[in-house]
Amino acid sequence: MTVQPIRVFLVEDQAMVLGALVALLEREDDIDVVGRATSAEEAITLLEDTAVDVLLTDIELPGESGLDLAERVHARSPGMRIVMLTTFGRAGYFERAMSAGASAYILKDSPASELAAAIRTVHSGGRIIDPELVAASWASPNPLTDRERQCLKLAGDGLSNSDIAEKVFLSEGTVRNYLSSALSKLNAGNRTEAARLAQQNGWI
Amino acid sequence: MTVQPIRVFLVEDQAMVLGALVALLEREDDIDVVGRATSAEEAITLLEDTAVDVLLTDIELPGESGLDLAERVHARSPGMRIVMLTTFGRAGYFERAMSAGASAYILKDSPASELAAAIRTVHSGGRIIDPELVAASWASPNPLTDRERQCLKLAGDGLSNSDIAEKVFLSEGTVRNYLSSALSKLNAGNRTEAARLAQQNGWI
DNA sequence: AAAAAGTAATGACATTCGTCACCCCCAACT
DNA sequence: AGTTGGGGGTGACGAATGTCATTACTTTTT
Repeated sequence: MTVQPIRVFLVEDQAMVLGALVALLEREDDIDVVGRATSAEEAITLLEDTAVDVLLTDIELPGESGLDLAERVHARSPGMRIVMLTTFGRAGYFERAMSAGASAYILKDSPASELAAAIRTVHSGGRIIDPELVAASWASPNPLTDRERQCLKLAGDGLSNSDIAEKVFLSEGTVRNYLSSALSKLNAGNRTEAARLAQQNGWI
Repeated sequence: MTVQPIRVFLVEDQAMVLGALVALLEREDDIDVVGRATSAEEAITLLEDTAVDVLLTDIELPGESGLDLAERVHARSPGMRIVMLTTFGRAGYFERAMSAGASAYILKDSPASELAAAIRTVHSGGRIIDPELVAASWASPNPLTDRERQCLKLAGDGLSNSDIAEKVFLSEGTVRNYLSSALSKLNAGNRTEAARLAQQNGWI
């Protein structure tokens, strides 16, 4: 008996990487790349008249992110399986991906062979959960409050306290306080280091 | 008559992208992927006992960068052609890549088909020069001196002046001076903004 | 009803950062 | 022989940043 190939749609903003991933998946007999896009917006348009089993999308996209795309696709076509592909093992991303209806979350650091394996797994109803990421998301939940996050993000972009104060409608002293508490929570010696740490963990 | 296939060595830190690029190149009859590495250090070791025509390397690598790798390889094996592959069209990178002995400079945003084409071009002695990048590199050459670059990079990582001074064996006052002159060259109000600007232009 | 936690602010203080003037040395031009 | 420019440095000064104590109000939790 012949098996219907799995219909896969690929979203990845870097054209060369996209082409390479297609080449990778086309080596598999049971996988059929039925479409591709380089942005979330393009993907949404194309997905309207394409029958797809598995959507494979990068998280870091220009404009709307892969997480946004996953949310919309999941709402519209709950049956479609979603595999998130990303550069960073950030606990924050992982949490959002899971609540956006993704069935798998794969790092670009993983071996290439895992990609086809993940597609087969989610197509047959399974999930891929990286135990390390779950552990990380357990072990280090975002310790920052909304305001601390907001201020730290702007500080990381090079804004001064007074710039930040103006932008978020707070007094300069208050901004100083939030940053100070963020620094102590992150165990950083200055705003730049704190912003780097928070970014590495997907907290801002 | 049969043609010897072009022997290509691939360096790319993200295992999945590396695997995908291999799949892409293996579809070409006249190209043979004879080795791969995920870091400059690993590449240098493996290249010692591998006969290679073309080295294809990513720029953004953990530890030593692809630019450093290109410099060392070009010094040791001037006959080996080098193709740089990178995410950003940063003029600064392009300049450094060219002076490091690269024959081609390809963006990951380019179509996948350009990769094999570039490999064939450089193997037959040609060069690939993106006119836009040349123009950009003309318009905005790196205004920073070596020391300014060095200090600014560390400042961007969150190190304090005294930390930087210790690391580069300078006095704290000198570090302050270099950073100050870097800030004025980049027209930045503080170190964080300066580091961001420099990074966006590929200057650090 | 009380405790805990987030938001918002002020004032005081020490430290770090950024700027500037000015110094020396040395190599490369012209 | 003299200017220019990068490398390396010092001291001084004001501005920005980071710390801390303290106050006040609100929401959530127990």
